[in-house]
Amino acid sequence: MDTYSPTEVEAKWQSRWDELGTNLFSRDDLATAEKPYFNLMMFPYPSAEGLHVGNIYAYTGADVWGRYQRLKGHDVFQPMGFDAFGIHSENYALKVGVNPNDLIPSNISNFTRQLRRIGAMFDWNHTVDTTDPNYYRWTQWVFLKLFEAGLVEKREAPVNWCPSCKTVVANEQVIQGLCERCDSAVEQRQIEQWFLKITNYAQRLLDGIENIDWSSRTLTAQNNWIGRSEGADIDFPIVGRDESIRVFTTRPDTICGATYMVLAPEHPLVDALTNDEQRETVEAYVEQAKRLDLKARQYVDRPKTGTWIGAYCENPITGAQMPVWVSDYVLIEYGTGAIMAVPGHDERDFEFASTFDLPIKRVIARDSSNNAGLMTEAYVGDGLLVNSGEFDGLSVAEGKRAIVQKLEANSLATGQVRYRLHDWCISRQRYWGPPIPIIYCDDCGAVPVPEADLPVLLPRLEQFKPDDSGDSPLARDTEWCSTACPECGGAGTRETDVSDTFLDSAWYFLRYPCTDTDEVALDVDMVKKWLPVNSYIGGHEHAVLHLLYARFVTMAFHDHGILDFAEPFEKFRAHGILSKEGRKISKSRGNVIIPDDLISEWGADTVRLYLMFLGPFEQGGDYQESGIRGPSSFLERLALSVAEASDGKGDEQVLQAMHRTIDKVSNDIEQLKYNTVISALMEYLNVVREGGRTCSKQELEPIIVMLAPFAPHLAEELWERLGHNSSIFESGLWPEADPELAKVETFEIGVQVNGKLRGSISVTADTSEDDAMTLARSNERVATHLDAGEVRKVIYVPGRILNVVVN
RNA sequence: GCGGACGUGGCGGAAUAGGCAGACGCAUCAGACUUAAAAUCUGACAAGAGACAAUCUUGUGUGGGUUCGAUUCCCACCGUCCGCACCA
Repeated sequence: MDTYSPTEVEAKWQSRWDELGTNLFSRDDLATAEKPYFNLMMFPYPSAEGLHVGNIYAYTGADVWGRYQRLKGHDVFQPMGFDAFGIHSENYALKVGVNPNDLIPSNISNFTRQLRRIGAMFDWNHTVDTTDPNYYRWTQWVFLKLFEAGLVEKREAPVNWCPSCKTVVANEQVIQGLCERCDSAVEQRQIEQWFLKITNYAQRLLDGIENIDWSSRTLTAQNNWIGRSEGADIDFPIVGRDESIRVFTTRPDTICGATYMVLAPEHPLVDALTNDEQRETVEAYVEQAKRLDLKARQYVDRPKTGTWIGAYCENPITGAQMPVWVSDYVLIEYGTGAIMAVPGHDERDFEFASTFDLPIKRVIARDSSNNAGLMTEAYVGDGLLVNSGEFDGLSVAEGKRAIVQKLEANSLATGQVRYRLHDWCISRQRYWGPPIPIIYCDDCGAVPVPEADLPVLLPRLEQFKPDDSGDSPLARDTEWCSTACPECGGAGTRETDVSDTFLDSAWYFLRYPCTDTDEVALDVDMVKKWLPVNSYIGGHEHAVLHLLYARFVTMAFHDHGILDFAEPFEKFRAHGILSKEGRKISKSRGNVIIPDDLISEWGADTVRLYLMFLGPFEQGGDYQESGIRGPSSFLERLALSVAEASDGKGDEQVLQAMHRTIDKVSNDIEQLKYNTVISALMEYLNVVREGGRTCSKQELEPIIVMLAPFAPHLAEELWERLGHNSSIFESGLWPEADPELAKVETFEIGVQVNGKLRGSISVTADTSEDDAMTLARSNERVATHLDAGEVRKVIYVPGRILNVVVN
């Protein structure tokens, strides 16, 4: 058919957009835009395989949003970049034996080609590539600013260590406790690493959730991840020593039910408190706990293990003596690394006590009927305090207050809020990342690299594989390592760890509007004009890490006077996941969809339209090979209609349907319900073409504008064929529904008798109940059912339903 | 285990301040056009009963409840998917 050839139309408009700079901003454009709208989407890791169909799904949905905003008259800035550093790229480079320095550029050019092909309106003048020294120079600058703000700290932390490869291995390289490469058991080791103190911002990050418009499941995930708990720190005096064990608990009300204490294996007091008889057992246990890799340690289903260390504590309320145990179910990184165990009211403690025959005591009763007898499981519900001496009869909430108050009076407790959130470890003992800009000097210690000396270039290493030295590969380049101390000018050595990829992506959105300058990281005026981001669309898998880190960096920069806003993304929406014929798409299943082939066969517009038609964008959809015919023939029919359209005025009935369609589409697109937007457009085209009628241009123009976000090339083409000579995206053409025309005058409503549909009548908005009943009676079928008994009640909801109760 | 989302024809999915279940599309079948095929157009398409007509009955995971009326609200259960995983 010569009315529509996707290949020609798409090539024509893509090159015209390039020629006219339709989607590009000059520095001046950025500075003078009147209605700035920053439409952001998560930048990809440029893999060697090329764009995944899931990427295309996400970017199309985000592009639809951007193009829609543009049709509403905004100046939409929609940049794209590449998150090319990181262990992903490095592992792949190792696998194929190519240096990542050589691999990344060709991957990026392939991605760029594919991204252009889907016809998204990216501003290719403002891209970022995290591996470009002109970018990571500023990533290092971000680190220095956080350092200045006192948010960087070096301390010991555990890493997974493979004793056979003699190297640090990342969590994702540990498969069921074994090293991915050599299958030997991985253990943990303590090494010095750099941390960003995100926990300083735990409460602020939590509070900020109130003021941002994000997908609720994303906010829930952040809320849970930050994990605020209110409770108390309580000191338990150690018997026979002038020292105590401090625990954190959210249930001080259950203190009288505490029957033993537990220390984490790494707790400093373990060694000090262990007596001679127990020493051998305890040391063996601690050693064994240490050998577990970081992942296996977190396995909940493992049976509880542990051993008594030969010491006792005194319960500060009851004065009872309680044995002190060591067990790996207590984690050193949370709270104080020690707990008071209340087996009667904590499931984990109950399991442990049952295993080791420790006493289980009830101190909370739901009511008087269950305060006696043997406990068969931990009771974690609400109730009243029992077996708690002077506190008996108090509710859980009252008990918490009363007990903490009493202990506070004796300086044995303080109210305490704790978070599960951990500080962000950014050290990676790897090659493919930005070197952390620190120089070690024997006299001055760890000194940050002066801003003027940035970037600290990542040297090209031919041997970038982690080796058995235990150090990062950069340590092998001794020439690179040795430098002068910036403070005293003496001999210095560079930090050889690189930073986490998440640091690259924690600030990239700030850089996009600033890429016209290499002088500074952030161009103050541009940042002021374009940020915070108006809309961010991306995968839900980044709900906690990336999205939290970006918020943290933004808040820290706000407090440090660099930014004048504290939240980076006003609005965030998580898109859904695409499946294929009901199954997850994955390489291992062998059901991947090759985007290039699909576009060659159907054209980018059809592919875009189909992907958006599959289901609600925020929920994802199921891709089925045959389904693409529908959207494809829809576009063809539309092109055909334009070719045949007359100049005359539109039919009144059709125009009414058109305004109802405009109304529905405008509502649904705001909610990202692209699937129903498309079905509404299809439905309208069916009305326009009904019975093979000839349509008019007036009936078609708005539908082409509304289709433009989904099928931009064809929309441009048809717009031109209808006699317009500027781009459809240039002048805020989004149609507005005329409420008078969109209004439905007469409509069919159902008539029910005893809740069962028996017919329908045609009414207007102001038809009275009596008139409706008369109309209903004139329907033979309804009348039969009405005559079966006596009318007891009539429910008439104008415009909705008429229901008659008869018996 | 905890948290979140969800369960509707052969399939993807519509419809929830409670009001005609199955929009739109795929697949399938029949017809028109065609020498033929493709494309296009027209029509049928939840299940069962029925003179295969009118019509009736059943039907939104299962079982209860509220209501004139429930896919939508409430309770219990079953199942699927996704997070987090011993956070005291």
